[in-house]
Amino acid sequence: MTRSSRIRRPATLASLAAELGVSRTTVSNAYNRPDQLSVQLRTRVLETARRLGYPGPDPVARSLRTRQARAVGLLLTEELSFAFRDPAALGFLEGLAQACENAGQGLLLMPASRDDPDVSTVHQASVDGFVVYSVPERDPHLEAVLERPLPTVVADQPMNVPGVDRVGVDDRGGMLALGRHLAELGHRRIGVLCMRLSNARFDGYADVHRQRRAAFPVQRERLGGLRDGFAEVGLDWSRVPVMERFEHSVEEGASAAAQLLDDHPELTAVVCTSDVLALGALRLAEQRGLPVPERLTVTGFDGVPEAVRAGLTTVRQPVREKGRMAGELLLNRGERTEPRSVVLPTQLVEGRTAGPPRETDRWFSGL
Amino acid sequence: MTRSSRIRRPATLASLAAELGVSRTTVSNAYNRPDQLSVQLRTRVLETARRLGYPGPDPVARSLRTRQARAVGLLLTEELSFAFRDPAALGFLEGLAQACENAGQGLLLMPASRDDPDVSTVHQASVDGFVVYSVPERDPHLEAVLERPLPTVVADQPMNVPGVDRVGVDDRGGMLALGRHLAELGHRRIGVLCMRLSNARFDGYADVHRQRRAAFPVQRERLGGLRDGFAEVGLDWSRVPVMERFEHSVEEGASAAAQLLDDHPELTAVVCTSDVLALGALRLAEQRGLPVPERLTVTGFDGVPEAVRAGLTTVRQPVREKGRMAGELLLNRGERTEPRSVVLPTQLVEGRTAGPPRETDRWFSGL
DNA sequence: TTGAAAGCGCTAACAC
DNA sequence: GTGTTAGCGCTTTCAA
Repeated sequence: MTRSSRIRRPATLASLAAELGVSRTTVSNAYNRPDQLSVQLRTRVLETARRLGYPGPDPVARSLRTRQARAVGLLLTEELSFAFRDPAALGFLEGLAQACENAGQGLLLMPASRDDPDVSTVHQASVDGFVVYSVPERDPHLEAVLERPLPTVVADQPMNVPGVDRVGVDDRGGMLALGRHLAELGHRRIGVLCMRLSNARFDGYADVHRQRRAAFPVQRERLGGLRDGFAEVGLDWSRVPVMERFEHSVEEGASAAAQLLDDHPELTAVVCTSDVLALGALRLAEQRGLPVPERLTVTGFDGVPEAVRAGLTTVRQPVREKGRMAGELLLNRGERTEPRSVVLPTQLVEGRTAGPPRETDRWFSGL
Repeated sequence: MTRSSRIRRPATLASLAAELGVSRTTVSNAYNRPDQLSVQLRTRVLETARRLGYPGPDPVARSLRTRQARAVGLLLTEELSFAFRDPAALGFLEGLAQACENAGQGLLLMPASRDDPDVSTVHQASVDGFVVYSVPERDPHLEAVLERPLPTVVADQPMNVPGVDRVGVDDRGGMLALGRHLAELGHRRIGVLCMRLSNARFDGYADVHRQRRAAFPVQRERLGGLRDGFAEVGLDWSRVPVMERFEHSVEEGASAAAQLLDDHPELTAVVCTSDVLALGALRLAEQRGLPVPERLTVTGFDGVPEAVRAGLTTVRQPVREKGRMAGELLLNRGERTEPRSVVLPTQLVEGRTAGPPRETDRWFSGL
């Protein structure tokens, strides 16, 4: 026989107390405050509990009474399983899980698929607070979270949710440093691969207007940093082709790079706003026999393990720390009343995929 | 000001009903059974709710009443973050998350570190059922799970928990096929790298006695399958060196392989019970300049993406399906009363890391 | 040390 | 279409 499903409890604290001829308080204390009763009474309670098959205080009832669920809810806007496939999200999750573990809290992953307007999972979540990871502005699930009277911290996006803690990284500064680095190497004809800028599916070139209106501030910041880095050598950003991809995968990175290079064979560098896209670009370069970095420079963002292993030149962001910080912000808030915003540093990682453009390309580009 | 933490609710269903001059039922219905009241009354309720800052029915109270938490608890015996680093565990998690998502259930990751005897997180979890992933026999956290009157499914290990569903894979059959394959290729002098066999930390050779007593049936089965495969060509298993490693990482795989080959330079093949260990063995072979498979055959188990990419000869197990199946077993149990046991097939994947032993080695081994 | 009383906030019969 | 009643199982003052 399977263990019963959806049973009412075989015994309750009350029935146990009745059986023992003591009050409910006493039984409760046997579990929650061992020092409040004699050792022998306590063991008697516990033994009778075992005999009657009483599984201990019901966690839901206890939560209702204590107003604590001992769990934090995590909201992701993608399919749940995305979190386990995207390496940057994974690092975040790892850090967050660690923080929860340290605090003895569970971590509740809430299903909340992007196009499903049903926010009931947010309403149903029995948690003490929420962490919201990288969702677009005006996301209905986020709004549902904000309606609940629980502490919340946002990671990455959106920025500036009033009254809510945030942890992010210096996206702009990282890209600025990378831009300068590439400019210094001599690149002037660059193309960009970026992640989705809107909720509506779109794959193609994103003009400056679209960039400015992006619903994902992180992408906006990264593009902005890059623009500023190159502005210092007088590059006209409006002429830089920025190829956007809705799905975030190596395959899409490769296809985006293919289209970009087909349309702009003169490019000497492909700058990607994520490592995953960059790995795709690398794959494409290999397929086409374009030596990297001799013929083509490729860069990423994130510093995920796969990319570092591949020697990618990229900007490292401390994803695990970001996750841990999100957890700590939520869990150790004390009586703090002002919202906090933490911005973690990023760091340029010089790998083997960026180098000066070839002489011929330099001439071509008029240097 | 931060959004309030640990507040009592600003308004409750009862206070809202009072304000509106209707009964609590009506307000409840406005949220849960829209068809039970007139449209205008419903909108009036919802509007007043907004005005009063009523965030909708409290999920904990609702759970207590309905006896449903709409979440499943996941028990892992390692640190939580381990799950995010081990590729096989990750695949399982992905599948499980998908199943939960489809059913509109949350997935609660419960902290339960191996050496921490504190099972209170299990007692505290507000869930409708548990999935237990690959824990050793007689694990205290598992026992705590079994005490709770909730449906439970075990993935992989332990086997034969009475009255509990299980999903696993054909570990033995997979290894049997691999053993035969290697025997056929001509290998007779093999060494083995396996994962931990006991809860107590141990790194070194595991003799047959230790193998038989292993607390991890999955390892036992894999070793047993290999033994049977080679028994068909008359290999004496008791002479096969089996190197055990407590930690499961590429580094440990490399160090284990190093020790194994130092002690047994005559080996023509290193069979690993996981891909992660095998990747370590490959790394070591490369470091030592041993050509694979010409000089050394290396095999794994799992079929994780990294390994497949590396061309590893291995046994693929459908990890995502296993996860999905675990979720479905738990969620779609209907009125079923007999426990179910599902064993998913495994499949030999012939990569580029297994080949016949060199001629000289064959002579040496007396073929 | 122990017990009595008072809810925590909600849902689901069932009656009107 | 709406209200009354009766808990779900527990914790926690407070008093004995």
